[in-house]
Amino acid sequence: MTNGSVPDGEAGDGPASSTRRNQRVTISDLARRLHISKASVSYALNGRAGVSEETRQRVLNLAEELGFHPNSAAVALSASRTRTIGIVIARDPALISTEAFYMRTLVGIEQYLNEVDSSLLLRLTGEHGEDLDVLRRWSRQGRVDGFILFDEHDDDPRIPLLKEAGVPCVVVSSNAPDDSVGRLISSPEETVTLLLDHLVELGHRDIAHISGPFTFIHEQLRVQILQEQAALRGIAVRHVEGSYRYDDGAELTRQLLADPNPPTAIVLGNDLMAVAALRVAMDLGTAVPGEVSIVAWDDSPLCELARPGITAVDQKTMERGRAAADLLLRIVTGDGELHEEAPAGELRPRASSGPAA
Amino acid sequence: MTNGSVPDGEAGDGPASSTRRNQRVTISDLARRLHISKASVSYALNGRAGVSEETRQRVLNLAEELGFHPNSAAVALSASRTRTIGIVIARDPALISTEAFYMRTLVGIEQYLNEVDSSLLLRLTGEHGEDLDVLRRWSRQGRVDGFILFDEHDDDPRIPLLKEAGVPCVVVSSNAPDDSVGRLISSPEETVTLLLDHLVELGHRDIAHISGPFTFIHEQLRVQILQEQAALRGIAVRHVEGSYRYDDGAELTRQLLADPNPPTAIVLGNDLMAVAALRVAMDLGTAVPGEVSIVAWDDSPLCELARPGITAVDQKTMERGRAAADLLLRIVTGDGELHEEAPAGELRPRASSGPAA
DNA sequence: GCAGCATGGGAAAACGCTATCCAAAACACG
DNA sequence: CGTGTTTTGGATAGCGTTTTCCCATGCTGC
Repeated sequence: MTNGSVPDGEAGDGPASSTRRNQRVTISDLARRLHISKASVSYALNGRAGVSEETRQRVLNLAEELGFHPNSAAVALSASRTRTIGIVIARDPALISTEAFYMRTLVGIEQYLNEVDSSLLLRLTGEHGEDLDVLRRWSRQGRVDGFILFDEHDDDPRIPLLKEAGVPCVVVSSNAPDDSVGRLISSPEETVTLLLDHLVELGHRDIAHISGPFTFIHEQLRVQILQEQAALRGIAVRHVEGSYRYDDGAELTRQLLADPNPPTAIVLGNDLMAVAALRVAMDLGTAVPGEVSIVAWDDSPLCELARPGITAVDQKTMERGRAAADLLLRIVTGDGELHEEAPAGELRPRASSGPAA
Repeated sequence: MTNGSVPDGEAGDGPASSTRRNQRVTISDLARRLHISKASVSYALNGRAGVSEETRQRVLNLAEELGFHPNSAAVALSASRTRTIGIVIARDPALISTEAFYMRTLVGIEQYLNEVDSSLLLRLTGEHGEDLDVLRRWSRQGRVDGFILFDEHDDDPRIPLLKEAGVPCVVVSSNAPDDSVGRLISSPEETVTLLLDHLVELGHRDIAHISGPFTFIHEQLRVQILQEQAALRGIAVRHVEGSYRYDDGAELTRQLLADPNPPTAIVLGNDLMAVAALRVAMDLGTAVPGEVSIVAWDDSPLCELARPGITAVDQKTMERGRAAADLLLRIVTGDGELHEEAPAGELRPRASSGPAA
């Protein structure tokens, strides 16, 4: 585009046009060259009524030829629409890079945003409440049209904050309280059913569950629903709260297996703890899946690459990210429901689970 | 949003002020309430000369009290500075989420951006040249102040594109060609030295190197420098080109080990292929590190969690991300060199490497 | 006591776009 | 051929900042 032949000394063309830092094309340039007004150009470009079809084509052609792209700041300022959504993830950096969950979600979101010519403003913070600052700042600055929120916890302060700021958001959520914010809901029911069906079929009747931290609402729900459904089937589930960390998963597994009456299957809240459990069992000489089966709540490359491979539920992370972005954009533009069901997960049976001892 | 309690009919307050969508505070609000001009407020807020210390304090206090944050679009439009940098990563989504490399880099970048109140516009594309479109679009739209580029390849079209657009960029780079773009340079020399010192000390004299794709400049350099340095020490290095994928790493390792005269150590271009190599060796009954040592070019949780743990070079990914962002921002503000050396890597010896057979 | 000068602060012009309002032109109809 | 209605396109006022260019002050030095 604009090959080397640009005569940069087109003096006497009007004082304003020659000071431009670079050959950035503006709407005024188009208007001037076509001898029409800026307004008409704007109409033509935005597909609005008010210009003849012929004029529209002339504008579109010239815009294409000159490689015109509207200045995003000007559009944002004028239309108060940024075509940008914000994501603020507050987790320990070490964990954030270990879990592929976030990256896969981002990929899904990005795929969608790409299609609708929007983009993603990302912030990875530690966990000391900086995330609230960022949300507040970006809201006040009008930097984004909306947010996608992960890892909801009890009385999550982010939700009232954004409600008050009047900035839309979608919570990637496990339940649907009636609090008038967008929610992409993936209830644990489904995953619990997948896991229990699988384990019951293999004959397990004594299961342990090492969950993630209870501060997360989804972990509370997972525990609760797992207990309920197990009770319905007459199965015992003992629960321990973990931290998602490798060390923690290892230690808790060690304790469980040291029990005189150990469980025949362990459900782990994430992939890292599942790998830890697997290692501990093998180190202790406990056969997997011979003496204890290991299953993970959320699939990942780690589960796939472990040896034996770890049975896990593929939560369709990318699809969910995509759905969340889609929902948010529909909320921003005003049409559409606030709530939506996430796509269903799917069991990936691997070698770490087998018939009960 | 806009909960029911907003009195949307506060008529008679002046025609302009009542149409504001939300209680967003602007510079005019501050000016009005302090009975000074917008210009003075702007001066005060930006720490520029032109207002008395007393006025400045009054402005700052009120801004704090009202929770004022300047509208980012307006600032961008007026000052043509967005306080945003762009990153466009073009890799197969499956790979992108498997490799923690990018996520760790992003974390490092983010830490820095956080401190200087800037932010990150992210785009993850597939690998079909969409990345060029995004770079072009964001440049023309004035959406970012600059870019950080990864995975440079031969005659990389992104560099001339950005040069022509006049948008600064920093290439996370392996060498320093004189092409007047920003570069954070981490030459493979150092890693090669670390790896060779380690292997030579263990007595290895016949090494294989399964690299990543040759399209990447850093892979070309790795191979070249590894060959050179090995030659200096009188060591044989056979090289094969891999794809970074698990399957590929597995297959190539199988071939190497099937050789009547197999290498005593294998260097793998990334963590995934290293894990694959480890698995294949174990499956074939080849002792690791007894019969073959496995080392990886770049450390990751995968290397750490593998059993045996895989010896790798910690490339200080987070620190490098941070340094790249720092460099870019200095280039954007005009002061500072174009080139900078990345922080040095460090060997993480683990159980996968041992004395040569 | 007055010219000369910093200095604090105001008015207004950008920045590039969208959107509202109007005038002119084009067309219909009786 | 005049009136009324619809198209088409032009002016222009924002959007919320920054920045330039002034004009008042109050102060210095003589």
